[in-house]
Amino acid sequence: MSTTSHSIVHHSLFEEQDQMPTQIGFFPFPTNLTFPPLGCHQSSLKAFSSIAPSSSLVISQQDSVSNLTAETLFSTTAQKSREDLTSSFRGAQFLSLHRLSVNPWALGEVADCFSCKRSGIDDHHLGISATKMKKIKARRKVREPRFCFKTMSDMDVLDDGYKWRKYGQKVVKSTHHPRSYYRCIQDNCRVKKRVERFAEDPRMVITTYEGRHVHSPSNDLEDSIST
DNA sequence: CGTGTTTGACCGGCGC
DNA sequence: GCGCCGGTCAAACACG
Repeated sequence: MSTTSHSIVHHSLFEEQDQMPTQIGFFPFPTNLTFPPLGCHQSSLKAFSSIAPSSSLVISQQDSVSNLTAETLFSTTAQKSREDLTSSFRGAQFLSLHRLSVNPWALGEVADCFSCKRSGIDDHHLGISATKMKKIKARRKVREPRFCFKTMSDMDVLDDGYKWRKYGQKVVKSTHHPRSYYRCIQDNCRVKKRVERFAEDPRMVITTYEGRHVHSPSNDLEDSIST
């Protein structure tokens, strides 16, 4: 079924919640994209696993994270336990992603890929207007690499292994839900993340990461504090 | 009292 | 130039 191929993402990993498969299985993945985001940091991966029991997941198969093609395993709580999901993550070897230096999910290029790839689906369907795309492109020169993903979760902030400090909250016009702004509290680390509820389905949380951590997840920080 | 959050003010980019 | 909007700042506040 062709519609499953774009259930992943436009500028987020998932596009529309009602297009997410609800069964375990392999589904076609956009042929010009890979998952998880190339260059995606561990925080997102841990966040995925932390919310696994209550959300839909996209898991890349280790053998299929190639340049242009990947298959995707979807699973839900009903089919898999948390442990199973965690082991699935291990098997997926997400951390091999750094082998490519370019992160196509950053800087709006994901949207570019989708808008030019998918025949019969226009930008309007994707929720990205031409105006918005112009804005995204205009920001490229100043933005850190960004990517975001959408998860079904009661919690707004997912535990991704890093320590964050909230520095702002804003109700943005596009969602009518407050968007929260967080910064990594580690010195010299400028990674930020935004958290907001999905306008069309408030049960879903959209988490956007910007930048790359210059340190490992919070363990080292906690160690230094606790000792 | 230290740490983290809240929230209104402010700023810069962008479209008209 | 003006107004809108998203993002950030920072003082006030809450909490342990």
